[in-house]
Amino acid sequence: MPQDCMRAFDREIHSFLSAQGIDPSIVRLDTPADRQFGERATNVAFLLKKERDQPPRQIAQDIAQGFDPQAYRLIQAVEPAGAGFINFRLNYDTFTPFVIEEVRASGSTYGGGVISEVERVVVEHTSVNPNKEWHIGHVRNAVLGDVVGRALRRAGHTVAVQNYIDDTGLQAAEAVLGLRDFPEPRREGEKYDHWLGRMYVKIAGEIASEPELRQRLEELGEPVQAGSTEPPDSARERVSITARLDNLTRLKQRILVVMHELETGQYHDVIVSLLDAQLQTAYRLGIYYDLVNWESHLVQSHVFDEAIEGIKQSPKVFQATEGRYAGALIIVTDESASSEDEPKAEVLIRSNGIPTYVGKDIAYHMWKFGLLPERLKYVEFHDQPDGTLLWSTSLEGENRSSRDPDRVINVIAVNQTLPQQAVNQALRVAGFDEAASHLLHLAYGLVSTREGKISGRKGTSVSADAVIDEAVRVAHERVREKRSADLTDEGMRQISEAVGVGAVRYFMVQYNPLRDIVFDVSDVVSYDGNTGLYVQYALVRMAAILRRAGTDHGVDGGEIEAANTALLQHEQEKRLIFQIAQYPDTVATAARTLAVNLIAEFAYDLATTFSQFYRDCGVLNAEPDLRAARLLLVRTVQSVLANVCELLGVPVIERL
RNA sequence: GCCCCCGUAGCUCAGUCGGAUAGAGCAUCCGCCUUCUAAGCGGACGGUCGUGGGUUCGAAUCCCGCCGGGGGCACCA
Repeated sequence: MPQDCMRAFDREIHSFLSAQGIDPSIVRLDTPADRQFGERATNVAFLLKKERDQPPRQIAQDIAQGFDPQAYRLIQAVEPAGAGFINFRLNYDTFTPFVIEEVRASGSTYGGGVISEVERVVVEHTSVNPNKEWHIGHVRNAVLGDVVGRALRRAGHTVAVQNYIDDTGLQAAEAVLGLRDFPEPRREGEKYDHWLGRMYVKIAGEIASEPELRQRLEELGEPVQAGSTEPPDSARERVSITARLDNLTRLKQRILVVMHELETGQYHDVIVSLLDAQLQTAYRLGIYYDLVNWESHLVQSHVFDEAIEGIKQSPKVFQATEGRYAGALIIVTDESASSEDEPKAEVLIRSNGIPTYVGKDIAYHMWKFGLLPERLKYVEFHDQPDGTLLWSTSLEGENRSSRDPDRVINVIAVNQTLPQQAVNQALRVAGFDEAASHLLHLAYGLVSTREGKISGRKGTSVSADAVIDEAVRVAHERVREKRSADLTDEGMRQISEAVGVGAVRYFMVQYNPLRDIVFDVSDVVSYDGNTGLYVQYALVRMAAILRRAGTDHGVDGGEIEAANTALLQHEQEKRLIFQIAQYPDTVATAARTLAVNLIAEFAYDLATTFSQFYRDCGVLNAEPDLRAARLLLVRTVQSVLANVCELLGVPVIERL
């Protein structure tokens, strides 16, 4: 049974305060920013000011006076401070061995097991349209979702990561149409997603030009009648535009046909090839999934039809006969919002019979939560590079006895907030309150470049593959110029890959998810300061110390095991122990709030503290007893920092 | 016009239960490699936390107004 060392400390503090006659329900402990104020502090003296009619400082003093060090194992001192804080100091003589043993015993699971209840969580992320290669915004989505999944797993939840493939949508249809009717030669070594993407961009660009063309046509005005004085240029332009518009109309009709064909599973092989290519990017970044959900399967197995039939039972869902929604199947999401106008509603199925995005999404979420009878089968899609099996929905295959999730987390960009709210609201209205309240939209901000917004449609996006290539290339250059001596070419290649991937992933998780961020490749490949490499570098130093301890100093594992932790009295050593002890709390908070940037922050802080320890506390040149104790500490920190890297998906390296 | 999110150092950003002198990285300048890897470490410079009020012993953090930026407000996805 894993223990949380900090909580053990907190329990002692609570028991001390209770013994001082303080109501436990008002006690809150926090961690002072500066360790000169101890490891924990409480503000109870401020809260008791009125009740006791005494200055907080006096109250704090009285409380602290009641402390008897003999009575507590982990508390060393209780001190009044400032205007009325009470600070608690850790007793490292007992705390240090406690933490080290805890890390040793829990190993790679250290940090978990402190949640109150194990939940089954579905995390859906990536869900990139199958039309072109990933851009940098998709990387943010996938990395965030991946780290959220990892954090929830580490915390102790049961997680299923899903990737939804909208293979019946407009985007996919445009790409498929491009390949079928306007094929372009594939370049030497070009990835399938980049190749298809080029054709998609052309088609999408053509369609996007329609309003512009129409406006231009209007500007040109009507053709002048016989005996014309109109400039021939205008006449020629009008003819040309009219011809283009006619083509556009035909193009759009063909897209509709393709969309229909996609629903029946045609071109599935094209979409699979595209997905495979996109997944290569994911796998390169260490992002893996449990299941790919295909929209076409949901359509073909009549999951959507069944869902619609189901929610039609709700009085809020009906076919509108008049007004702006005449002929469409709508769900009234907010009746109170109705002024003299119509009530607020969402269209589920258009009057032309085609379901809307929101309509499909509602049905999809009913399926996700297991609110519909399972019609889908499951097949093995392929083996992922990490050795796990990726499953796919299917029309034929195995049944899977999957229990319904307690919680569904959708990692979707912030500009999809409204449709996501609509889905939530509609689920509620349709009578699925339980599901609605356990559906969470993890919104993340847009990624722009210093040049401005990125747009997949316009083809002004930054390719994820290009960014990773560049990060790896720069890393490789520097690895080569640094030490080529004891590294093989293959060794350098692997390290560069790990450094490049680590840099990209770290960049994406270090920010508050909700915030819009400005992406600049030069920030990613600078490799100075607060980057993925900084954390990896600390690990390289730890590995070097531990390696040399054996090879150059003949220290064996047994000697390290038997080390006397009482010798770890240096300020930097205590700081390392204290930080390591806070890891379970960081994991729990990240799992609860999904603020995965806290994990990156933790990694950076721990690496920083290690750098300072590295500067101030020689390990290999210390006296043998102290050396053994420090080696034990280094091994413990290494275990935890590697553990954090595992959560972040930043690859651990042992040399540079 | 309405709704949501965001304004913290020259730039990119932390600050997730309101707490003690507001933190990093980059950039600029200075210093540290015969001793565990200098992709590192130390120091300097740099802030009326958009702005005006309010709540509080205490506000970057909570509430209200205003200003600025972004996103969203279709039978598009």
